[in-house]
Amino acid sequence: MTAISDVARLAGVSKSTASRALSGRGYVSEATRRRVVEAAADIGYIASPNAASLVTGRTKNVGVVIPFVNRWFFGEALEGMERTLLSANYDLTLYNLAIAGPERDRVFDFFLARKRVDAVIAVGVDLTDREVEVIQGRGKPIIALGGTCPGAPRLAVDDRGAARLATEHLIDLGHERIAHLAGAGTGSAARSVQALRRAGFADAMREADLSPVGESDGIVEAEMTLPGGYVAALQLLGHPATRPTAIFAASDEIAFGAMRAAERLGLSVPGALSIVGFDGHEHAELFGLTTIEQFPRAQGRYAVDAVMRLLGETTGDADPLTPDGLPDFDRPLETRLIVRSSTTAPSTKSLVAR
Amino acid sequence: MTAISDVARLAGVSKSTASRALSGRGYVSEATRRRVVEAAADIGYIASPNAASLVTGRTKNVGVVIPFVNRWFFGEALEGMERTLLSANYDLTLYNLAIAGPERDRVFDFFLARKRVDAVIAVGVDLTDREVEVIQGRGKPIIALGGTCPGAPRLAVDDRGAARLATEHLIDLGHERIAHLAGAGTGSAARSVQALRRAGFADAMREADLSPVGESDGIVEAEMTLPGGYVAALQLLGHPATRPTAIFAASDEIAFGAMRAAERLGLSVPGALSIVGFDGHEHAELFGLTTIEQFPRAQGRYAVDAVMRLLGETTGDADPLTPDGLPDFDRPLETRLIVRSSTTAPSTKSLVAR
DNA sequence: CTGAAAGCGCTTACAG
DNA sequence: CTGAAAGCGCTTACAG
Repeated sequence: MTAISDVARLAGVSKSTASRALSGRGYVSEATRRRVVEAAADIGYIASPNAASLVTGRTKNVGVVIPFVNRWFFGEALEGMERTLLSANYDLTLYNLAIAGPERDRVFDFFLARKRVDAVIAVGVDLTDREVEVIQGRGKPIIALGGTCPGAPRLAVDDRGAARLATEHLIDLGHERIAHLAGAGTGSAARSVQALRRAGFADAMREADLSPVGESDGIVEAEMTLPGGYVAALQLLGHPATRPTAIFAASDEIAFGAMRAAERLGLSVPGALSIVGFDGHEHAELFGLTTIEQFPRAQGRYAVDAVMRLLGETTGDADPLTPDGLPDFDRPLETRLIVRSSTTAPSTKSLVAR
Repeated sequence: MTAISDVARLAGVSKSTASRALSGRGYVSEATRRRVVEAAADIGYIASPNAASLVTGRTKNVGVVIPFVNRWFFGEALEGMERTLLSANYDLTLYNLAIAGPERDRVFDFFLARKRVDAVIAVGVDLTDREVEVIQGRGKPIIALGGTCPGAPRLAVDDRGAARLATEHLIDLGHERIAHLAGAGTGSAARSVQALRRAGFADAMREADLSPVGESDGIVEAEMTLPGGYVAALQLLGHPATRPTAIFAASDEIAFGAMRAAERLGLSVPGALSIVGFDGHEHAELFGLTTIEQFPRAQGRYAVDAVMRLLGETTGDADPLTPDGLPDFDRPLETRLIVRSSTTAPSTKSLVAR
């Protein structure tokens, strides 16, 4: 392993000068700089990040805490973060977090507590006060992308408002028998993504003087996956008598499952059942799913930009900044309603049926 | 930040002793050990991995190189690796690799070349000789999970044999008009996953004296995604005259796209068209897809076990080991054919049509 | 603009 | 069984 002393010797300078030349910090004459850089290239020198970290206290590594990798939103966000970090010469260390339990504690108390990451980004996880504290207490910034993060900056779409909009779309089409396939665990954290979307649904219904319709009082919780949506929709649509004419699903994956359930039950979409999802999944277009589009890949990029700023790195500029150069954490991330063929006005038949 | 010297002082011992007590290496009396451990707990001491790495040369960090995160196989494998690494007290640093280009080179020449990881696992990527050399030249083990990895250990299913089996299943049902939706890029690396599956398809067809049937000579390349499969299947199934009665798709995601295309074209599955996939995707059961099941999550676990052994770590024991304690890299990973409702004998009508 | 020296926080021979 | 010392490979004041 070649060390910086080898470079220095070859270039005929001291280690200090070699270090300055290579890092670009401190004064070095252009001539020596060039000589050092050349020497380094000659022997294939690459600085040891450990040694540098030890003295600078910076690791150029960001920890990402994420509950799933294999769900669309999370995978996209992760890829967005990874690419952005890489181009900023940062590493991404992945912590695939279980919902709770000793494994989760170990991530915070051991892995993240060590001096191995400069900051952490938590994606779609509801952090406890303690978890936030243990990171911040060690002087590291933590930011949340979706999920909740008491006392720390949070980047998120307006889940409640967007869910309300999705529901209003259904109401606007003339539906009055509307159900919600909620994300499982809406009760756990009040500001969790699932809970906010459910609240947005409730907002719209209340405003329109409507009550949810369907089995289980028109609200069934589903695991946020296609099979989860399938199972829940089967339950929701079981009884013909209580069947809704429209569903707002808390995620596109749930919505796809609901579409599959409708097919299984012989209910045409949108003829007999309108479905609106949430996410803008890459399959949504192909399946004609009306949805609230969000942009997790861009969100990942944006979260990294924010963290870079918190770390005092001057990267390329992200979009919306407050005067202090930080992103505006209060401004919700972009979403938009995309209407496709899975939603339409309720059929006369179903209107009569009611 | 508390350092080991604080622990030592509090416990009334030297740094050396504190280090030995905490790491478990070297002799320490039980009494002092306990005192040190307690002192460490008292002040919340956590060792700096950087400092330790610097002297031991070990980082307890594994680099994972992976082209996608958001495709089922890759996501599963990644989660499997992450969990296993975590329980061995290792970190996982993620390199989401582009297919080629300067970004890719930078991962190998800079990120992976530094002393930041002890080993690398490449998932589903076709590595060049140079890429393998740059890692191994720095004394780090590299292993491939799927993909190709010249001169390095490789863990993989028998893609060719399994693809052959899938095709034989179709032939066995009586199909004679069979097409293949191949993974894009079958030409690039001869031992790539897509190329091997395509070769297995060809093996079975040749043996049965059959030629592929369908547009583009019965073999259409598809991006390994649902939309990719959809587009390719539309092309393949376009002309009624040349339409196959069965398709072997190089992945389940392609197969799902083909099912969707069949639906669009009014072809019932399996009535008018049998489809067999490859992967054992978590949605396969719900959609009744016949497939070659593989177990990427277990594969990820297994790859980590192998790396741990190469690094001389003694972990819990993985399955099949050669006498030297290393996994048997020549033995293919497990697969099995799962027959579901997407495949059946060709209908009389289609037999007649021919 | 450059170099000598100290030090980041550990671990590891080496004496004792 | 324990401690003093050296050193891993860098960077950073500090002199010059």
